[in-house]
Amino acid sequence: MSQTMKDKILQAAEDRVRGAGFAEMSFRDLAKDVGIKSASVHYHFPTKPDLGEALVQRYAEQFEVHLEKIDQDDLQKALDGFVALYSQALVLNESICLCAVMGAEAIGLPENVNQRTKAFFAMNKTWLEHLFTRHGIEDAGDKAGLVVAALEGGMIVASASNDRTLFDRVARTAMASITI
Amino acid sequence: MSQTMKDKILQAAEDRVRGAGFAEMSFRDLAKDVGIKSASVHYHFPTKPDLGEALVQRYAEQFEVHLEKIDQDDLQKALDGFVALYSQALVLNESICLCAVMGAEAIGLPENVNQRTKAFFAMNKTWLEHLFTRHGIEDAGDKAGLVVAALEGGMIVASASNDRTLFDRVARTAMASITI
DNA sequence: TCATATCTACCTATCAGTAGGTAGACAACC
DNA sequence: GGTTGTCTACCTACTGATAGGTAGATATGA
Repeated sequence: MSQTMKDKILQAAEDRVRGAGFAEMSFRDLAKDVGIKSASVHYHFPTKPDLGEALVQRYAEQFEVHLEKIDQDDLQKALDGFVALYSQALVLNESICLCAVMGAEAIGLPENVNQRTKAFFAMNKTWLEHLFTRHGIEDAGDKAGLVVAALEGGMIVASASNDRTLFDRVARTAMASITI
Repeated sequence: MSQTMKDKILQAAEDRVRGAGFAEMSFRDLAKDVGIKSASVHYHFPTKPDLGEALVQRYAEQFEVHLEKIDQDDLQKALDGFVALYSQALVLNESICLCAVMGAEAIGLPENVNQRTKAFFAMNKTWLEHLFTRHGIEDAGDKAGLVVAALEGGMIVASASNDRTLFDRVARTAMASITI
């Protein structure tokens, strides 16, 4: 299962954006990462917005696969799996959720990129909402929105503070406020 | 009360960072904004990290003043005031909280800037924690952390989705999970 | 089957524009 | 006369993007 050059570029781009932001990522950096010239990166992704859109789309698709895997009837196990997905996205001094970065930069980003980011958040919220509804939890939609916001925000606070326990506490407290 | 040039630069920088990110803000942009040359901006802030640090410090100081103003014994009124502070920081297609941006970009930012961002989050959490403790709310620290994360995250989700009601719902749901 | 044509995936070279930063001149003010 | 604040003029490094070209795979048609 060999990776195509397009995939290699997207992977390099994801690493860089999740580490330093979309504005900080350049075609030349990506070219060096994958071993081609920057002009060749433009062959695969004509413009930076094109690359950004493909990037978020791929990230969301991969995330969706994971969501399907952890989808199960046991509420506690499903929630644990959900938190674990976010927890894995947070590596101190290395990366946070791609869409936390894209969301924070949203105002200065191309509209096509923002649409994909918006869709990512909506997908996460919907997944949780369905889970909550199945278990008869009231205000499922609002509570789903709270959990997504808390986890994304918790990731940012933890990353800036260089303290992973801050994320863990936020996640635990958010879950407690739902399942009680 | 005329503004000093230093303050004018910081204000322009804040507007730009909150709109498009720290990486996207340039000395030339700021120079145009305040009507001087970029070399003169370097006179006030020798390097970009210097500017970034002063920026977050000023933002935190101003926020602290606001926190002192809304500090009162009525729990609901204090919480409403807190949420209002965050709500005011969110202007669709224009700005979000400075520290949400700085936090999201943290991995690629200078350490002195991150220290200030970390202090901002800590200050917010501490303010809430004291409020909760005064009202005998259990797990005051964890709940304070949840609220800060939820509001910062809610701002990001709402900004990327270009939908202010997403923030309002997150804020309301977070508050409900505390005061019940 | 061989020649022609097209496509893929790169390359080199270059562009105009912008980045952060510096040196040194100059004027205003205490 | 020194300090403060701003200027002009410049530097090197890098940005996204484009032009034009090429080797090799693949498809088309006589």
